[in-house]
Amino acid sequence: MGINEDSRVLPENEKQAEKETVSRNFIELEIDKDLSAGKVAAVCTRFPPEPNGYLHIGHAKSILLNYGLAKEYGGKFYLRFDDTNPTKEKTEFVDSIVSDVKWLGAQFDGEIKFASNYFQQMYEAAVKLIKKGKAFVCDLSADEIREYRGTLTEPGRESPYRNRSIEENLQLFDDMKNGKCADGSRVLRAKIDMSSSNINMRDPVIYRVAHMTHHNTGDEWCIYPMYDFAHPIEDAIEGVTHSICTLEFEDHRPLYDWVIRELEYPEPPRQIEFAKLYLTNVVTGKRYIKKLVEDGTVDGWDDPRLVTLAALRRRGYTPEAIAEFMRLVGVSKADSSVDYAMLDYCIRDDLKLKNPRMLAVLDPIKLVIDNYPEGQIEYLDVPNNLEVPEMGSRKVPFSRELYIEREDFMEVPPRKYFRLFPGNEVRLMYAYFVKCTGIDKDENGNVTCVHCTYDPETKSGSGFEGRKVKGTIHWVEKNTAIHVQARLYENLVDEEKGVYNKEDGTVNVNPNSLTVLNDSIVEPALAEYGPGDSFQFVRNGYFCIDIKDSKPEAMVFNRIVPLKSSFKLQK
RNA sequence: UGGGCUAUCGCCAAGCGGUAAGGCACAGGACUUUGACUCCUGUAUUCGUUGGUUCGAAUCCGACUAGCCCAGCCA
Repeated sequence: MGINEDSRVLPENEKQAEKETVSRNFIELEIDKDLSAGKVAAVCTRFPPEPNGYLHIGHAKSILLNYGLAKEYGGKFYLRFDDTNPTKEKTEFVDSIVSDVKWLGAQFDGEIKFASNYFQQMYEAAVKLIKKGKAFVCDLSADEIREYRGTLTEPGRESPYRNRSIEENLQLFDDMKNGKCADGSRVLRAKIDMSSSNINMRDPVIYRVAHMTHHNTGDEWCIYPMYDFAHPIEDAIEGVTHSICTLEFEDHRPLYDWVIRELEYPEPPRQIEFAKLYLTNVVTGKRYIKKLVEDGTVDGWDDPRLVTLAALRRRGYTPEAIAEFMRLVGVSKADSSVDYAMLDYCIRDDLKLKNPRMLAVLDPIKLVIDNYPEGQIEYLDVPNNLEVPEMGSRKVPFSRELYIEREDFMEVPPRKYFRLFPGNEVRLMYAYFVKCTGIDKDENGNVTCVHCTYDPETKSGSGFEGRKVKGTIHWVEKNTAIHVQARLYENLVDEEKGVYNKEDGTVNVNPNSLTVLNDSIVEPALAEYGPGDSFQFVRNGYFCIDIKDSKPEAMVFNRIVPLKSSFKLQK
């Protein structure tokens, strides 16, 4: 290979290599093996939620993992509802799950699948097992089954019904199916090994009776398959090659394989387990979130402090940021808890070049430029994003009376304070240098107004080089300002105490998790934006217009994430 | 205490017998009309512990320790 050729190709490769800092995970390694060994021809994955609640960030890992694998290998990815237990499932949840999956950008192939659409095939599979002598109807009660099952250290005992004839089993299973058996009176069990050290193999229940209306099949069935029996069948029917699930199912894999083997599926799917995503200081437990919603601690399942996908969306997180986060976190089998700071990094990184950078003052104090002509207003040309010139610019009004951030002024500044204080000069971003000349106070001694003078020569863009200034602060013109509400968020959970209160099992809620600012103001250009739009508020962080509560005449902004800051007040 | 799984920097995570990638966080510095961004620089003589095999081990073998999961007619 010629050197010239090499040098022509390299830059491109290097760019690729630089971007590809994340190495292949163990699942990809396994798939590579299956592919090269000829065990599978084309990869097929699936995301199989039970529609019994809302999706959260942990599910996003699974969705993006499965979708990403299918995409990477040019295979298929399905969305399948694992709805085999009508007592817990609702259409409401399938709707919310579908919209969350779509929002995440995980494009599933074909129609949405339902395990319940395969009930007939599952029933026939059960009959097949009975005919093979590998399943039997058991009349033991739930309590008795538990007793017979043994414990972690002692083997179980065989059910007295274990040796019923195939004919009797067929008849009884038929009775179960035809509604002749009461709920809980009988179950169908796989006949495996009561002395197995793996409790899942001790003649597991594979069908139970439940007279209940199913969200999809209505009253068509009164027997429902158990997860361990249904799941491998679902995978096999759909041609799933790699059935990826979380670590707690490792012990179920022998049973998964048993079902596949006994049912003699020609192209056996393979279950691979990975470690769930845990995030620091975050509540993911369904029942805990439910309680927070019910007792009003949060504003619903989409409260921006939660990490349900609905909440993250409302908070202003983007699917791209979440995908990048998952890419950085990686996939392994080690239990771990990812620092929330990594998610913060991802959303900042994603929004940095996408969002316009606007002027907004969260906690305003008046600034009067005493030597600026009264009644004059000038429109300054302000770039929408200094780093992205293509984003153009806008006109921002400027006049004698402005608002600045209360914390950008101090009457008695500490060391290394670069902002406004008596006698100090700072730059008003995109406008002029301004020097503090005095202050007004109310009867309580609180500063109500800061006075300053400006130097016309220092106008931004004029090329003024006469002198430098240490600080640059942002501002909003007083008379054209839009008054809005800003909501600032911190961790829902008290970091010091940990997520859960060990005494009573409640969540340790951070009392400062939500700060509502009702006197915030933003520049007039924001009037043209609507719910869901997001921005960087210069020096304050990334914000989005709340999709639920914001109205054109009363805008509400959520702070997605603050900007990083190395500024510390020194004594 | 039966079975399954896991242990590499504060947090994730590569590594697959040839002498510890990368990201986040953190700390310095440069730049700066965001105390942001960007850009440099620094950060594990060591891979849970302990024996052994080997010229050579995070990687192989043995013992031990710690953590997670399993006894739903939930998924």
